Amino acid sequence: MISSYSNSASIDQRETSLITTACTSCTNKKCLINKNLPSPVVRIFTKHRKEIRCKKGQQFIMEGAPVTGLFFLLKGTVKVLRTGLHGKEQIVRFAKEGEVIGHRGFGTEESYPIGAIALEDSLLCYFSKDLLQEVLHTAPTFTYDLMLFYANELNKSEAKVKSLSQMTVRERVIDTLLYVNRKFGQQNGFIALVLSRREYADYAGTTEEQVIRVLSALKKEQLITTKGKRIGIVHLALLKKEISEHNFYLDS
DNA sequence: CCATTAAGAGTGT
DNA sequence: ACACTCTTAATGG
Repeated sequence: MISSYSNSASIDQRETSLITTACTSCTNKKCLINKNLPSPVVRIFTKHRKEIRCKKGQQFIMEGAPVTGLFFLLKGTVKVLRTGLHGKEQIVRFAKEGEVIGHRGFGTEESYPIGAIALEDSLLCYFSKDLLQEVLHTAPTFTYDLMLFYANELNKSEAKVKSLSQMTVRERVIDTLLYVNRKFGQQNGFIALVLSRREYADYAGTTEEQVIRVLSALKKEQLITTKGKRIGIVHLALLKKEISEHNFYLDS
Protein backbone atom coordinates (compact mmCIF):
# COMPACT_ATOMS: atom_id res chain seq x y z
CA MET A 1 0.00 0.00 0.00
CA ILE A 2 2.38 2.61 1.17
CA SER A 3 5.43 0.66 0.14
CA SER A 4 8.09 2.64 1.93
CA TYR A 5 6.36 2.16 5.27
CA SER A 6 4.79 -1.26 4.88
CA ASN A 7 7.55 -2.96 6.81
CA SER A 8 7.50 -0.71 9.82
CA ALA A 9 4.37 -1.75 11.67
CA SER A 10 6.15 -1.87 15.01
CA ILE A 11 7.32 1.70 14.58
CA ASP A 12 3.75 2.69 13.75
CA GLN A 13 2.57 1.24 17.02
CA ARG A 14 5.17 3.09 19.00
CA GLU A 15 4.47 6.41 17.29
CA THR A 16 0.73 6.32 17.62
CA SER A 17 0.94 5.62 21.31
CA LEU A 18 3.05 8.72 21.74
CA ILE A 19 0.85 11.06 19.75
CA THR A 20 -1.43 12.96 22.06
CA THR A 21 -3.89 14.27 19.50
CA ALA A 22 -4.29 11.58 16.88
CA CYS A 23 -6.35 12.33 13.79
CA THR A 24 -8.94 9.79 14.94
CA SER A 25 -9.69 11.87 18.02
CA CYS A 26 -9.30 15.24 16.35
CA THR A 27 -12.30 17.55 16.73
CA ASN A 28 -11.62 19.44 13.55
CA LYS A 29 -14.30 18.08 11.24
CA LYS A 30 -13.46 20.39 8.39
CA CYS A 31 -10.01 18.89 7.97
CA LEU A 32 -9.71 17.00 4.69
CA ILE A 33 -7.77 14.24 6.38
CA ASN A 34 -10.33 13.91 9.11
CA LYS A 35 -13.15 13.67 6.59
CA ASN A 36 -11.33 10.85 4.79
CA LEU A 37 -10.42 8.75 7.79
CA PRO A 38 -12.75 5.94 6.66
CA SER A 39 -10.19 5.26 3.94
CA PRO A 40 -7.60 2.79 5.27
CA VAL A 41 -4.84 4.38 3.21
CA VAL A 42 -5.53 7.74 4.77
CA ARG A 43 -5.62 6.20 8.22
CA ILE A 44 -2.19 4.64 7.82
CA PHE A 45 -0.97 7.91 6.41
CA THR A 46 -2.01 9.82 9.52
CA LYS A 47 0.32 7.73 11.65
CA HIS A 48 3.22 9.48 9.99
CA ARG A 49 1.93 12.87 10.87
CA LYS A 50 4.24 15.19 12.76
CA GLU A 51 3.24 17.95 15.10
CA ILE A 52 5.01 21.25 14.94
CA ARG A 53 4.69 23.91 17.56
CA CYS A 54 5.12 27.42 16.36
CA LYS A 55 5.54 30.55 18.45
CA LYS A 56 3.96 33.87 17.65
CA GLY A 57 5.82 35.62 14.85
CA GLN A 58 7.68 32.49 13.82
CA GLN A 59 7.98 31.75 10.12
CA PHE A 60 7.54 28.07 9.33
CA ILE A 61 7.44 28.26 5.56
CA MET A 62 10.17 30.23 3.85
CA GLU A 63 9.46 31.74 0.49
CA GLY A 64 11.57 29.97 -2.10
CA ALA A 65 12.61 27.11 0.15
CA PRO A 66 12.34 23.58 -1.25
CA VAL A 67 8.98 21.93 -0.75
CA THR A 68 9.15 19.36 2.01
CA GLY A 69 5.50 18.78 2.80
CA LEU A 70 2.08 20.05 3.62
CA PHE A 71 0.80 21.72 6.77
CA PHE A 72 -2.57 21.66 8.44
CA LEU A 73 -3.27 24.28 11.01
CA LEU A 74 -4.53 22.53 14.11
CA LYS A 75 -4.67 25.52 16.38
CA GLY A 76 -3.90 29.20 16.02
CA THR A 77 -3.81 31.70 13.16
CA VAL A 78 -1.32 32.22 10.38
CA LYS A 79 -0.67 34.78 7.68
CA VAL A 80 0.36 33.59 4.25
CA LEU A 81 2.35 36.06 2.22
CA ARG A 82 4.36 36.72 -0.89
CA THR A 83 7.14 39.25 -0.91
CA GLY A 84 7.00 41.87 -3.62
CA LEU A 85 9.84 43.46 -5.52
CA HIS A 86 10.55 46.26 -3.09
CA GLY A 87 10.38 44.04 -0.04
CA LYS A 88 6.71 44.82 0.37
CA GLU A 89 4.70 42.05 1.85
CA GLN A 90 1.54 41.01 0.08
CA ILE A 91 -0.59 39.01 2.45
CA VAL A 92 -2.36 36.40 0.39
CA ARG A 93 -4.68 35.19 3.09
CA PHE A 94 -5.16 34.63 6.79
CA ALA A 95 -5.57 31.03 7.87
CA LYS A 96 -7.39 29.73 10.88
CA GLU A 97 -7.55 26.30 12.43
CA GLY A 98 -8.44 23.48 10.10
CA GLU A 99 -6.89 25.07 7.03
CA VAL A 100 -4.27 23.72 4.69
CA ILE A 101 -1.05 25.67 4.24
CA GLY A 102 1.69 25.12 1.69
CA HIS A 103 -0.47 23.27 -0.83
CA ARG A 104 0.72 25.33 -3.76
CA GLY A 105 4.12 23.80 -3.36
CA PHE A 106 2.81 20.65 -5.00
CA GLY A 107 2.73 19.78 -8.65
CA THR A 108 5.64 20.93 -10.75
CA GLU A 109 6.86 23.49 -8.26
CA GLU A 110 10.02 22.59 -6.46
CA SER A 111 9.96 25.46 -4.00
CA TYR A 112 7.30 27.22 -1.95
CA PRO A 113 5.91 30.31 -3.70
CA ILE A 114 4.76 31.71 -0.37
CA GLY A 115 5.90 32.28 3.18
CA ALA A 116 3.84 31.53 6.27
CA ILE A 117 4.15 33.21 9.66
CA ALA A 118 2.25 32.36 12.84
CA LEU A 119 0.20 35.28 14.19
CA GLU A 120 -0.13 33.57 17.56
CA ASP A 121 1.27 30.45 19.18
CA SER A 122 0.10 27.73 16.84
CA LEU A 123 0.05 24.01 16.45
CA LEU A 124 0.60 22.47 13.04
CA CYS A 125 0.17 19.01 11.59
CA TYR A 126 2.82 18.20 9.08
CA PHE A 127 2.86 15.57 6.34
CA SER A 128 5.84 14.89 4.15
CA LYS A 129 5.55 15.45 0.43
CA ASP A 130 6.52 11.94 -0.65
CA LEU A 131 4.04 10.25 1.61
CA LEU A 132 1.25 12.57 0.61
CA GLN A 133 1.86 11.94 -3.07
CA GLU A 134 1.51 8.23 -2.53
CA VAL A 135 -1.76 8.73 -0.72
CA LEU A 136 -3.08 10.96 -3.47
CA HIS A 137 -2.48 8.15 -5.92
CA THR A 138 -4.33 5.60 -3.86
CA ALA A 139 -7.20 7.40 -2.11
CA PRO A 140 -9.53 8.89 -4.74
CA THR A 141 -12.05 10.46 -2.38
CA PHE A 142 -9.28 12.27 -0.59
CA THR A 143 -7.79 13.41 -3.89
CA TYR A 144 -11.21 14.56 -5.04
CA ASP A 145 -11.76 16.58 -1.88
CA LEU A 146 -8.40 18.17 -2.34
CA MET A 147 -9.25 19.00 -5.94
CA LEU A 148 -12.43 20.75 -4.81
CA PHE A 149 -10.35 22.64 -2.32
CA TYR A 150 -7.91 23.74 -5.01
CA ALA A 151 -10.77 24.89 -7.25
CA ASN A 152 -12.20 26.91 -4.41
CA GLU A 153 -8.82 28.44 -3.64
CA LEU A 154 -8.45 29.46 -7.27
CA ASN A 155 -11.83 31.14 -7.17
CA LYS A 156 -10.83 33.19 -4.14
CA SER A 157 -7.55 34.05 -5.72
CA GLU A 158 -9.30 35.40 -8.80
CA ALA A 159 -11.69 37.37 -6.66
CA LYS A 160 -8.71 38.94 -4.94
CA VAL A 161 -7.18 39.97 -8.24
CA LYS A 162 -10.38 41.79 -9.04
CA SER A 163 -10.41 43.39 -5.62
CA LEU A 164 -6.90 44.74 -5.95
CA SER A 165 -7.33 45.98 -9.48
CA GLN A 166 -10.83 47.44 -9.45
CA MET A 167 -11.49 48.73 -5.96
CA THR A 168 -10.46 52.02 -4.45
CA VAL A 169 -8.27 52.10 -1.36
CA ARG A 170 -11.26 52.77 0.86
CA GLU A 171 -13.16 49.87 -0.67
CA ARG A 172 -10.20 47.54 -0.29
CA VAL A 173 -9.84 48.43 3.37
CA ILE A 174 -13.55 47.83 3.92
CA ASP A 175 -13.31 44.58 2.02
CA THR A 176 -10.41 43.50 4.22
CA LEU A 177 -12.33 44.40 7.36
CA LEU A 178 -15.32 42.38 6.20
CA TYR A 179 -13.15 39.46 5.23
CA VAL A 180 -11.39 39.29 8.60
CA ASN A 181 -14.68 39.84 10.41
CA ARG A 182 -16.43 37.14 8.43
CA LYS A 183 -13.64 34.69 8.96
CA PHE A 184 -12.73 35.29 12.58
CA GLY A 185 -15.90 36.80 13.98
CA GLN A 186 -16.37 39.27 16.81
CA GLN A 187 -15.56 39.06 20.46
CA ASN A 188 -16.72 41.68 22.98
CA GLY A 189 -17.70 43.91 20.10
CA PHE A 190 -14.33 43.73 18.40
CA ILE A 191 -12.96 41.62 15.57
CA ALA A 192 -11.53 38.54 17.24
CA LEU A 193 -8.30 38.51 15.27
CA VAL A 194 -6.04 41.38 16.28
CA LEU A 195 -3.95 42.65 13.41
CA SER A 196 -1.67 45.65 13.09
CA ARG A 197 -2.59 48.42 10.68
CA ARG A 198 0.42 47.32 8.68
CA GLU A 199 -1.05 43.84 8.28
CA TYR A 200 -4.38 45.26 7.11
CA ALA A 201 -2.41 47.30 4.60
CA ASP A 202 -0.41 44.31 3.41
CA TYR A 203 -3.61 42.42 2.75
CA ALA A 204 -5.47 45.33 1.15
CA GLY A 205 -2.52 46.19 -1.05
CA THR A 206 -1.96 49.68 0.35
CA THR A 207 0.13 51.46 2.96
CA GLU A 208 -0.19 51.63 6.71
CA GLU A 209 -0.96 55.35 6.58
CA GLN A 210 -3.77 54.86 4.09
CA VAL A 211 -5.32 52.21 6.29
CA ILE A 212 -5.11 54.45 9.36
CA ARG A 213 -6.76 57.28 7.45
CA VAL A 214 -9.57 55.16 6.10
CA LEU A 215 -10.14 53.69 9.54
CA SER A 216 -10.34 57.08 11.21
CA ALA A 217 -12.76 58.22 8.50
CA LEU A 218 -14.93 55.18 9.08
CA LYS A 219 -14.77 55.88 12.78
CA LYS A 220 -15.97 59.44 12.22
CA GLU A 221 -18.82 58.09 10.15
CA GLN A 222 -19.78 55.82 13.03
CA LEU A 223 -19.34 52.70 10.93
CA ILE A 224 -16.65 51.22 13.14
CA THR A 225 -15.11 51.72 16.59
CA THR A 226 -11.50 51.30 17.59
CA LYS A 227 -9.67 50.68 20.81
CA GLY A 228 -5.94 50.37 20.44
CA LYS A 229 -5.29 47.81 17.75
CA ARG A 230 -8.78 46.40 18.07
CA ILE A 231 -11.50 47.26 15.57
CA GLY A 232 -15.22 46.84 16.08
CA ILE A 233 -17.77 46.77 13.28
CA VAL A 234 -20.74 48.98 14.14
CA HIS A 235 -22.68 49.18 10.92
CA LEU A 236 -22.06 45.97 9.01
CA ALA A 237 -24.89 46.54 6.52
CA LEU A 238 -23.61 49.93 5.40
CA LEU A 239 -20.08 48.65 4.99
CA LYS A 240 -21.32 45.75 2.92
CA LYS A 241 -23.42 48.08 0.84
CA GLU A 242 -20.43 50.19 -0.01
CA ILE A 243 -18.64 47.33 -1.73
CA SER A 244 -21.75 45.54 -2.94
CA GLU A 245 -21.39 46.76 -6.52
CA HIS A 246 -18.23 44.75 -6.70
CA ASN A 247 -20.25 41.69 -5.95
CA PHE A 248 -17.77 40.30 -3.58
CA TYR A 249 -16.47 36.95 -2.71
CA LEU A 250 -18.36 35.38 0.08
CA ASP A 251 -16.50 33.37 2.57
CA SER A 252 -12.80 32.68 2.63
C1' DC B 1 3.71 49.43 42.36
C1' DC B 2 5.79 52.94 39.49
C1' DA B 3 9.20 54.34 36.01
C1' DT B 4 11.42 53.54 31.79
C1' DT B 5 11.31 52.00 27.11
C1' DA B 6 9.75 50.22 22.89
C1' DA B 7 6.20 49.49 19.56
C1' DG B 8 2.54 50.88 17.18
C1' DA B 9 -1.44 54.28 16.29
C1' DG B 10 -2.56 58.64 14.45
C1' DT B 11 -1.82 63.22 11.97
C1' DG B 12 0.07 66.91 9.26
C1' DT B 13 3.02 68.11 5.56
C1' DA C 1 6.82 58.86 2.03
C1' DC C 2 8.61 61.18 6.15
C1' DA C 3 8.67 63.35 10.63
C1' DC C 4 6.58 63.89 14.62
C1' DT C 5 3.38 63.21 18.75
C1' DC C 6 0.53 60.37 21.48
C1' DT C 7 -1.09 55.99 23.48
C1' DT C 8 -0.46 51.53 25.07
C1' DA C 9 1.93 47.40 26.25
C1' DA C 10 6.13 45.22 28.06
C1' DT C 11 10.01 45.22 31.12
C1' DG C 12 12.47 45.58 35.24
C1' DG C 13 13.67 47.21 39.73
